[in-house]
Amino acid sequence: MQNVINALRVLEEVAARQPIGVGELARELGLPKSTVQRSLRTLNEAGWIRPAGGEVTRWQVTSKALQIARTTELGLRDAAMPVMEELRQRTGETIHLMVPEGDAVVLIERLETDKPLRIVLPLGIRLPLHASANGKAVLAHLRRPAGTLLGYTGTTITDPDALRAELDGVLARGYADNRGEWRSDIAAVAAAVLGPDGPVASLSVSTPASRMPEPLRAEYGKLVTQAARTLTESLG
Amino acid sequence: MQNVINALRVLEEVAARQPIGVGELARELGLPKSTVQRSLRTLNEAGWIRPAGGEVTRWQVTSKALQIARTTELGLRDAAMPVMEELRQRTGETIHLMVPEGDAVVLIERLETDKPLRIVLPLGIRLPLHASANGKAVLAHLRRPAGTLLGYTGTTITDPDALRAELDGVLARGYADNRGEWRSDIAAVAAAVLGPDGPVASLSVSTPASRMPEPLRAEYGKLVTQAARTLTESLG
DNA sequence: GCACGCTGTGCCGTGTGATGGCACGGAGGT
DNA sequence: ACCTCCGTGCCATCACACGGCACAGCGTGC
Repeated sequence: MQNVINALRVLEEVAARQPIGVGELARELGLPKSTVQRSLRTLNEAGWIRPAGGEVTRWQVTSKALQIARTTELGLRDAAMPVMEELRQRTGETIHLMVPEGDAVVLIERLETDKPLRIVLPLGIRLPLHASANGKAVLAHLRRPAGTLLGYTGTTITDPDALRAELDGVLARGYADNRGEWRSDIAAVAAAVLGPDGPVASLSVSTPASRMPEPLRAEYGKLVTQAARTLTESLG
Repeated sequence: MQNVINALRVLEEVAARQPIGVGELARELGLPKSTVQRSLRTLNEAGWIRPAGGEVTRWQVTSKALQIARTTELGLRDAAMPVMEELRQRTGETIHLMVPEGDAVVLIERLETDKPLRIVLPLGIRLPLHASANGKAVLAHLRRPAGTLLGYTGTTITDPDALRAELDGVLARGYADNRGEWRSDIAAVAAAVLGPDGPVASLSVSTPASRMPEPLRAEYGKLVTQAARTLTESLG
């Protein structure tokens, strides 16, 4: 079903560069204009895109995607929000809610710190399992080998045995660390939220590396562990 | 491109009833199993759905939809969140962020009150323009006639002239009211966020009808108007 | 144990409809 | 007046989506 693949590619491209027209899309995707236009027509008919502003030749995506996304992770999100708010209040730092997906964790929701120097990640971003606090929190409970261990910074754990030891430490401690392993100036602690069949999500406290000395890290670790446990219980 | 329409219908149905298998989908959509399965295969290939849990015969949607939704309204959402938080802190009530889309407003984000009796609407829900505070706030600035004025409760404005007068009042006051016009026990005030070409969003304070007597309504109205103005300015 | 309902999967002849090259009209720009 | 970009529409060709059907696996119950 090549045309479905094409239409979905068109949809993604529209989302990424809206508002955008037929010609530019065709050039960007390497598809004939006719094909792109037929896709646009169909997507419009299906209610996924609409003409942007007054112009009928530029397109943008509708809230259809939001309605799809809503029904997915949103029960989790609703349960997590109060817990995340309390956690931010106690730490004063940015809180992330992520879920495992394939060989990565995906950012579902975040609450930012008030402080001027802060971590800002876009919703939907994918972080590596072995080089993020949330990823390691999840990985520790997945009990399966990670894929290839890409190095991002000098502290990224790229040795499988070292990673295994690290994950054992995560299980013993209850929370996972990130010491500049994905971006050298970002520190975090994270704890997994467990469902019946393994980890379903993960909560984290993320700060600039300069704001997480060891004593604070231990305290944040305790708080995030407790928050994850609260969320786990509230999910039944 | 009927197959694209079919595939998108399959995607929506998967999102709505996940985890779900081929047979049930086919029955629900009134499509042959073969067609549904081909769609599932294609959607999986495109990364929009994945097998649920360990089973390879049940499907669920991935975070692809979230990534699409993210790039759409999310600049707005990011700018709005701090304003919404302050507004909730000042009112102690539920705050909604909605955007106009077609003949409705769509709920993009919300912050709930702490109080046990509260309004809870799902993200993505569509409310009528003429029978919701957010809708009327937007409609007042759109300066175009609304569609058919469906009645929802005894107080819903169904007369075009009455609606026009109401909207003039909204422009004069700066904020729109809802006095049980969509659901009889819900009250709200809302103010539009303006872009270069008209309203791009709307903020509201929503409470049970019993918690918004006239003096409080006026106060909330002032606060929501101010918040909307702040957001308008921060969007440049 | 056999029959039956259900699941998901695979095959294949038919003919629909997607493809993509091309031409046209319009809007700016030079 | 030219040239270039835009979006749109047309149409012959043939790939491939369609959907009926058959089959394998599984659990249930006479």
